[in-house]
Amino acid sequence: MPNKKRSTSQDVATTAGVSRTTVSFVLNNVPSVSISDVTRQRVLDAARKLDYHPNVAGRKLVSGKSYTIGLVLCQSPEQVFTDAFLPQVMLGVEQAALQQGFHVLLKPIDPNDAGGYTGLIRENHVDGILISGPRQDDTALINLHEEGVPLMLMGQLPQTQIPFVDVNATAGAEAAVRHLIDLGHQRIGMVTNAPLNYTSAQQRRNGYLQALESAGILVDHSLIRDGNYTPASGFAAMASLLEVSPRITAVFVASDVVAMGAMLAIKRAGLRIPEDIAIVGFDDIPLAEFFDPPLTTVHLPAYGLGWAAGERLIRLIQGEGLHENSLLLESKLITRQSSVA
Amino acid sequence: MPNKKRSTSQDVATTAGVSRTTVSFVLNNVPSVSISDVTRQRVLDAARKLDYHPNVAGRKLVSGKSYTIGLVLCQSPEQVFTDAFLPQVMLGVEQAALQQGFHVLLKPIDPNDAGGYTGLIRENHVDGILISGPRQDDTALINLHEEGVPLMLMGQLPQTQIPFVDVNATAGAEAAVRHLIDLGHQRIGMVTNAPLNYTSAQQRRNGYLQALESAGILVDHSLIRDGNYTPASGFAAMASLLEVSPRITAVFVASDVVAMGAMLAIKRAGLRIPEDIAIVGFDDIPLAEFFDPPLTTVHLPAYGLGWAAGERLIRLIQGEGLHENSLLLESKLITRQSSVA
DNA sequence: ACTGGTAAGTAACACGTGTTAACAGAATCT
DNA sequence: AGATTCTGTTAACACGTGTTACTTACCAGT
Repeated sequence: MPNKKRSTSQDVATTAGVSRTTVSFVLNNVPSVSISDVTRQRVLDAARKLDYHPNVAGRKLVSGKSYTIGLVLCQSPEQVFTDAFLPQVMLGVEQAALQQGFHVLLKPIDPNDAGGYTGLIRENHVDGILISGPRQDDTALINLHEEGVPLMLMGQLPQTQIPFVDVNATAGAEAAVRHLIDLGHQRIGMVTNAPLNYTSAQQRRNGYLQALESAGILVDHSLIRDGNYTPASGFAAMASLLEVSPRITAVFVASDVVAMGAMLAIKRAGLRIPEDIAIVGFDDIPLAEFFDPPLTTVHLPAYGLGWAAGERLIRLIQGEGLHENSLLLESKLITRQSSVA
Repeated sequence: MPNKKRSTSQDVATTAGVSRTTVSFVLNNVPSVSISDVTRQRVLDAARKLDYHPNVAGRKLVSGKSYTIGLVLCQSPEQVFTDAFLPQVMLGVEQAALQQGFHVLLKPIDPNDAGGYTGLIRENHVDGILISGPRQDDTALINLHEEGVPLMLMGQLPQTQIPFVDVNATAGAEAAVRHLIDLGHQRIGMVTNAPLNYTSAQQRRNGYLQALESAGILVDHSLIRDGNYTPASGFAAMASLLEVSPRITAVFVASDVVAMGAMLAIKRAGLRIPEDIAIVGFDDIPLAEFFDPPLTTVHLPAYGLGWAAGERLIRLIQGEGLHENSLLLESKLITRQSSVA
């Protein structure tokens, strides 16, 4: 072990024969002071020779910045388990952070102990917080926002002014259902992706409702079932839907994972896809293309969502301000064989 | 905004009418000093009243500990996208960390710029590093280990002494193939989950080979194809396998996601599962139960893997030492209809 | 009454960094 | 020549915390 102890800026200073202040100026490229080229080079050489890395704790203490953002996942563990969407989002966040020299602290919290993340900001662990799947009744969140803490949501909280990035899921769902209507379907069922206290579930259901209304089709609430992120819930919901008479000819399932279970239920009932029941999903998980038959679904820019959220949060932290408070990303219908033969 | 500035331990001290030292003693429950109950209570009241949270930067600076572990993901982005396994692992890590009062810093790195994580430890950002999917040629890793940095691998690096937690994938794969042999199959193909420079791919293939040898079946290397995490690779590999004559009657696919593509290829060829081709997967992703037909596969304790790795790394950081350097978790064969009708 | 010991509390230092204000010396201007 | 600016560098402070060494005050033992 050559250097058991990590070297400090003082070590660099003595090695280079200058003061610690000069070291700091050189290494941080402070523009307001001028350093002669010869000393600058001596400092850089010494730093490289000692393998100097500034201690983040000291830097954080004096600057008040931690160059870290907290990624808070409000989803329930059961949802995290089945959400094929999440890794892509996280990767996007990470890449955006990396580009600005930020780190990402991961913090999954139990949805019913909301506010479990306030410690992160109070202890100065992070400079800002990115919330995935915010809950409506999360008062701690509103408090933080009023205190001026940099916040960014993935998903919306309509009654607040907290900046957010979201996918235009309503439009996506509407396009999905319109697609079914254009194919001639009139009795179209729906399975939600989650209970309706999640805004994402509300948005997708609203798209379904709007598409029907625009087409002048009367909404029949007995054709709507609730899913809960799992394929098992999709299986149960679909089995129940198939008992309604007269039978539906198409179904919109607001999650590919849930749709997987629904498809199995349809097959178990001895029905063909899409001839007897057409089905459209939502999310476009990587597996959707390999369902049997391949699933028509709505593609969400998962990576882009995470990237935009991370980038905007950091801009907020840097005090640069956002041109617009919110950002809606477009989704896109991907037509495959589960809706058209 | 009531208290724009965060309160410090000095604020608590003056409010309680004691010295800052006393505040520190009370709040940290230092056992070696004695504090009268009345002062102790006054400090606690003041802290609560001021909503005091100790600044982690100051604490980290003096103690040298950051109470944070780095979770480094070496997988390629393409793998992260399709890996349904990852969220469960991360959740396990997080829960283990939480229980010990640790935080988790997420750090996906590009596999070919290995060592991109050394900064985390040099800058004192984290106390230890947890590596998911270590690469064989990662010299930076070995350097860190020799420096005495607390490390824990998820997966193994056989030629080193770095402590690790892994799933006994070889045994799992062997059980999967033995299951097929027990059903009477003799010509059994295999599709790997990844290229063979990943140790996880090697382990699973070795299990396949061992099962065949134990049963006295001659290994035919023309029945082995490489996958690369994606269902598309499974589709292609399976299509190619089906052209071999005489046709195989069963296949072991070392990843459920890859198996999904393989199943589609089998169906497209007009063959039935399991009557014409029996198939066994690996991983037991949540969707596997809802494949058509439901997939026989090897269940991996993903959550447990993350939990054990996190718990053991933290124990290492605390200097408690491990009873054994490594830990192998058992996998378990789950029989469903893709192998037996 | 003196010694020794314990309980209760504090002053002072250390951790490693960023930054302000000041200081010599050289160059430029009036 | 004296006054002023600019260049290069540094001493000193601040950030918020944990911890060691030190002071009191009090009580028991001879």
